[in-house]
Amino acid sequence: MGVKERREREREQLRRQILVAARELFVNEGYENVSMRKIANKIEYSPTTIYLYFKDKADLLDSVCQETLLNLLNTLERLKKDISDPIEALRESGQAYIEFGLKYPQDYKLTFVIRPQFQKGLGLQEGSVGEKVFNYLREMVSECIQQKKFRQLDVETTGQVLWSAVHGVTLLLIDFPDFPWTEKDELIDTVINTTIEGLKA
Amino acid sequence: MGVKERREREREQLRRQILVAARELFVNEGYENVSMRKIANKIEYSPTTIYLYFKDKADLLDSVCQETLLNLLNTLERLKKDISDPIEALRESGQAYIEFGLKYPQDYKLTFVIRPQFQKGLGLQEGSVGEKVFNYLREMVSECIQQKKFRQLDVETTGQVLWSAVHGVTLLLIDFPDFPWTEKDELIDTVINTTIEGLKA
DNA sequence: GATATAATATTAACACTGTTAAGTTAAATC
DNA sequence: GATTTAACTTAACAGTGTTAATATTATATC
Repeated sequence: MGVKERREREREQLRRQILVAARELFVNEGYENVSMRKIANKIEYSPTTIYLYFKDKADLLDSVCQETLLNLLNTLERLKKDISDPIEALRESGQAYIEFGLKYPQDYKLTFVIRPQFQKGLGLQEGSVGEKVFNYLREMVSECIQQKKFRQLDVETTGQVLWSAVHGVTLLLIDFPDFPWTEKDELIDTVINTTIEGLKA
Repeated sequence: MGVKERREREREQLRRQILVAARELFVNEGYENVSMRKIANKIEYSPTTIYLYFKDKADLLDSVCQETLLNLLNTLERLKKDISDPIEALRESGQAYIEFGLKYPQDYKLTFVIRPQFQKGLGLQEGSVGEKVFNYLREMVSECIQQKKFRQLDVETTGQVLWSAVHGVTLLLIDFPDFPWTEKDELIDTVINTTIEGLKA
């Protein structure tokens, strides 16, 4: 009676196929410039088939972004954090976060800038991947504060300050590639160091 | 022989009318959801008239953003900066920058996030308003470094670190209004203080 | 094996979109 | 008053997201 299972599997396969095609097009041509028909052409199905798997274009974007968040989470969790030096761990995580954003700039923008415009309902609600990413940050920050490496600020506030810094520099580097930035790696280093130093004082 | 002048004036008037209508619609409904026809309806002209004043929709967006940058510049320059305490001046400018972004969130996003997607050519080239805004920041930072209030870092790098911080927190607050942020003003204060402290150390 | 049933995919259509080319109107110059 | 010039509009093109109705398939039942 493996028929239902096989069907389920095939369904999932096509769903993935759509997602892969959509991501590739979104990333290469920009969300606005990608039509449902283009995606459909790429996977050799009729446009309306997509609607059997995703509610609408925004839902498709949402799913692509969920995957991106999962990739980000995996990238961060792959770092072996050394609890004995939580500040160093935080520094490396910050680096990895920014690197991720610059490695997949379009994915990053889709997730953290474009999607919020379409999906007002955020994507950081309980149990979501987005929340897990932020929890990851929370834990590291918490360790820094507990070990008195940081000023005795609220964990939430401290985390949000760090997020602001890395998010800011990531987006600026993505959005204004022609700006006369300081050498990229130096700028990233300085942003992270400055913020960490500021949180110690 | 004031005919030419009057015509010129009328032309400029309609141009402004278009800009005002476009900004209002962009801000209230989002760039993507505003059609040329909607703008045309608002000013009671045919859609194609707009093309006599602006090259295309992206150009219209560009002009709206130029105005926004001018508003930002004026807001910043209205602050009477006290050179004798450059750090305090910097702090106030940072506050004003973020406040501006939160007061006109859609304008801010249009200028610093949406436009770069359409106008690859930046908007910070020589003599531009965008450059003037950044020069404003440069001057204040330069003063802080010269008076040895800041670590002896490159002026450019220091400025870019500050911009990253304020840009980051502004966008996060705009894009994720449902996130459990620390009380807004406290967060803003902490971001600015942390960055400034980090630049001292 | 024929038939009913469900799942899946497609066609055709609607009301939009940005933009261009051609046509119209009104004003200023001669 | 005729002609040039500027301003504006109409009509059209190729494309958009999305829905409803239709067709096609593959499975389950008899």
